[in-house]
Order: sequence, then C-alpha cells, then structure tokens
Amino acid sequence: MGTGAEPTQEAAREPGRVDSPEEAEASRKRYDASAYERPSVTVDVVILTVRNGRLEVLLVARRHWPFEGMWAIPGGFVGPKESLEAAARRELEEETSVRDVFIEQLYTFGDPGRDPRTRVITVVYYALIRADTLRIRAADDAGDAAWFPISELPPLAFDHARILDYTWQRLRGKLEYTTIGYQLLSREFTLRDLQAVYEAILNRPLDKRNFRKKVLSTGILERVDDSRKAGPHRPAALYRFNSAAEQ
Amino acid sequence: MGTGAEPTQEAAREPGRVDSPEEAEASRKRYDASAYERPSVTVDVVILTVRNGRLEVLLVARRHWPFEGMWAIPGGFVGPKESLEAAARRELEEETSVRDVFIEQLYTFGDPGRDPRTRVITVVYYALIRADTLRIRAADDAGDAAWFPISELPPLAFDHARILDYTWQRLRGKLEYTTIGYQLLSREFTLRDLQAVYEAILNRPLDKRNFRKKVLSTGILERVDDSRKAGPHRPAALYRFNSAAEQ
DNA sequence: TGAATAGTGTCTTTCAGACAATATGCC
DNA sequence: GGCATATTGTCTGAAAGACACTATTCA
Repeated sequence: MGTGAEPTQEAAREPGRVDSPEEAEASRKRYDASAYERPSVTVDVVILTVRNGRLEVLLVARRHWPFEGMWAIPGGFVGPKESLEAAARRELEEETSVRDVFIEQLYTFGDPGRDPRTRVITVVYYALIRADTLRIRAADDAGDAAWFPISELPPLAFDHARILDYTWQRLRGKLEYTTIGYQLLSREFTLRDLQAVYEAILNRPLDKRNFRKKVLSTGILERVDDSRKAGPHRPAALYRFNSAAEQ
Repeated sequence: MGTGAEPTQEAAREPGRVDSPEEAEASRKRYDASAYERPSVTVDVVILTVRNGRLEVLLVARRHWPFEGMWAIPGGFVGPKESLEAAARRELEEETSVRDVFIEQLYTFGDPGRDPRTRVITVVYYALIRADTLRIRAADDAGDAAWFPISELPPLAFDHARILDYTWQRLRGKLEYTTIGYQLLSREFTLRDLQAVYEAILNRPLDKRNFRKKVLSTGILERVDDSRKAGPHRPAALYRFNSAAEQ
C-alpha cells in the first residue's frame, strides 16, 4: 500500500506542465507526420434468428481469395465518417434489408495473421432479427448467402468459427439477465414461441410450467385479447410487452 | 417463417461459384489497390487497483494538444505485428512495470470525432493489479501519472469519462459470476481483505456474516496455517485459492 | 370423439438478506 | 483486563427446479 505513483489526496490538482500554444502546434504536426502503419478496420455482423426451433446464423459464401469456397460472417470496411455501429447496421441492411433491430457490439478480433492479406482488425457486432421479417432475400454482394443452424456450421473462413462460438456463449449469458430473447419475436407472441426461442439459444429443453411461471412473474408481459389458431387443437393465448416495460 | 434466404437443409453444400486462379489473383490486386482510408487504431488500458478501501484508476496527464492539461487513460498505437492484447500488456508495463496480471478486453470505441486529430478507433482493455505489487512508480511517457478513486474523477480527455463509467459497470457485473475479485489480492489474504475489495467495487457495504458464508460455501478457498497480526486485537486467519480451483 | 397442444399447482431445495452476541489475541 | 477486530448461526422470503394431470379447440 502507498507505494503507487502519486498520493490520491492530490486528486483534485491539475497536471503540472502544459504546452504553450506554439508547442501544441508543433506537437500536432509531429502527430500528423508520425507514419504509423495503420491496420485495416472492418466491421462484421453476426446475424441471428430463430427458425424451425433452432438458432440460425446468416453466412455468405466467399468467391475470392483467401478462403474462397468457404462461408464467412458478412462484413466490410468502416467508412471514414461512419460510427462502428452505423457500419454494422449498414452491413446488416445490405444483407437482409432489415433495419431498426437489436444490434450490439460483441468483441474486437485483431490477431496479426488472422487475415493473410494484411493486418485486419475486426469489430464484431451481433444482430437479432425476427424470422417473420425476413421477407426479402439476402442481398448478396458476396455472391451467395444462407442460413445455418449455429450448432451445425460448415467450414468457416478466417477465425469466424471462434467468433460464432463466442457469440453463442455471450447470447446464452445475456439471456439470463436481460430481455434480449424478446428481440427474436414479433410484437405479439405465444408463451410457447418465447420458450422455443429460449430453448434454441440455450440448446436444451425447458420445463413448460417453470418457464411460464418465471416469465409471467416478471410482470413485463400482458395478455392480448386474441389467440392464435394453429391446427386441430386448442389455440394459444397471445401476449405482448407490457406498455410500461417498453421503455 | 421460411422466407429467408436459402433452405437450411442445404447447409452442408458448398458455395456455388468460386474464382479461377486468375480471378483470384485479379481480386487480390483489386483488394490491395482499394485505397480505403484507414483509421488509426489505438489500445487504451484502464489500470485498476484497490487502495485505501477504494477502487482506483491510473491516469496520465496530457501535456499536448488536444485536451492538454486534462487526465486520460493511458494508451498507444498497436504495432503492425502485435496482437491487441499484447499491445495492452505493453502499455500496462510501460506505465506500471507490472506484468502477468489479469487483463481483459472491454469494448471498442470508434465514433467519428471522438479525437479531433483524426479518426481513431480505440480498443479498450482493463487490468486488475494488486496494490502491493506497485513498488515502482509509473513510467510516465505522458509526463505525469496518478491514481484516482473511480468515484471521484477529475475532468477527463476525449470520451474517457464514458469509458471509465462503462468499465466500472462491467466490473460490478463480472464480480457476481466470476472470481475476478481475487485478482486484486495477493496469494494469501484474509476474508476481510476480500470483503474490502468487493465493497470497493460495488461501492456499498456488505454484511460480514453473509459475505463469509457465501464465499466459504463456494469451496474455492482453503485456510492457510497462519494468521495476520495487525494491531492490539485478534489476528485474522489467512486463506488462499484452493489448489484445485487454481486452474 | 379423438388428436394435439394449452394451461395449471405443489413440494423441495437453494440462495440471499436481515440481524447480534461471543471469541481471541495483543497491549 | 480492556481494546479492537475475528468469528459464528438462525430465521425468513424469494427463486429455481422436479414433477403430471386437466382443459380446450378443431377436424
């Protein structure tokens, strides 16, 4: 204890020496002149949905070197005046024509050698979209795009297998302490729909009674005065987010 | 449902068209020629410790434009062949001469305009170090360095106040479901030491009995056959990580 | 009326949190 | 012996998990 740099008691003081305006100008020039080798920065987007009771991810087929013939997470360069999240949303819209959905930064991958062309640092986002918004085929500037269950992935380019592992792991974690799961459903849904989303992400079956008990006890759902008929059996009640919980 | 790109059933197929070798070569040339404006990439490290019962962060004083005279999170450029984490560890060692401590990536900040000089994308790491390892004064290539309680910060450069907010929030979250708190203690410690770390990070007092009960019930601690004398009162028992839990 | 899914309650265990008295070592 | 901190247990409420039968609608 007490062997660190400066005593904390002086926390309110100002730093000692400061540039004069001339020094500041000189330092700015030095900065601009410093020819640091700049890596390429890309943003990739892991686009996820739940279809057929499974968590699926949208991948694009690579037609060019390197890793031609393999599947990859869609992504691209960040524009000079574009925020990272804006770049991620642009990529998402290019692939799916979908806007205004949940998107969140996941992690940044930047090991040298992960791209054989040059040093590339990739900021990865993940997006959750509802299967029923997927009216439009993925726009494929990469030539070909397809959905894959995240538990049965094809060979992937770059370090993308690791990225998807990490995405899934993070999603499972977030499911427990956020309402992230609702991002994968339309505005009105049955409790069975919601349970299917949870089961798809957690990759294991859940007890129906305990699940309903837990979800309803949070008080964030309200019953819609309607039901969904889906075959020769009792229709299920529809729910939606509590207007108070919408934020 | 079922309106997405390609049917999942075909997940095992190969992508259709692939470059010929000539096309691949051409495409590589296109790639190299594409004069994308590359942003600068820096790595900043939030260096944290617990001193005097408070969570404190190491900041450096800026002497140059912009934000001269304000305090900032230490950081620097990433070397061309250096991984992001290696860059973070290098920065940490430059500031504290400390190596081999817990370090983890936090988030990447890249809004245009966050640095008035040029487009800068900053990958932020945070490091947890034990106060008793701080024998050596921070090497200050930025001129001046000092510890500040994270709850009483001075005016900060760039978007660094936001970064520290986020760091603290993440640390509080991780404390609950990881053993991250132990990173701030030496190999042998008293239960009161550990409680002090938790209280510093959570910024609130904890009940002694409940805390000890919870920590001991995990079974990751084992008693050391020794105690720490610290005044005219009963000495406290020392504990350490269970050898099984070391991993 | 049969098929298929919707909907419901109890018990047990675990965990978190509130709460105060005794034990021990040092001076 | 007095001081200062270490150490310890009970009760209560909340939440999680195991477990199986009845209800409803449609074809």
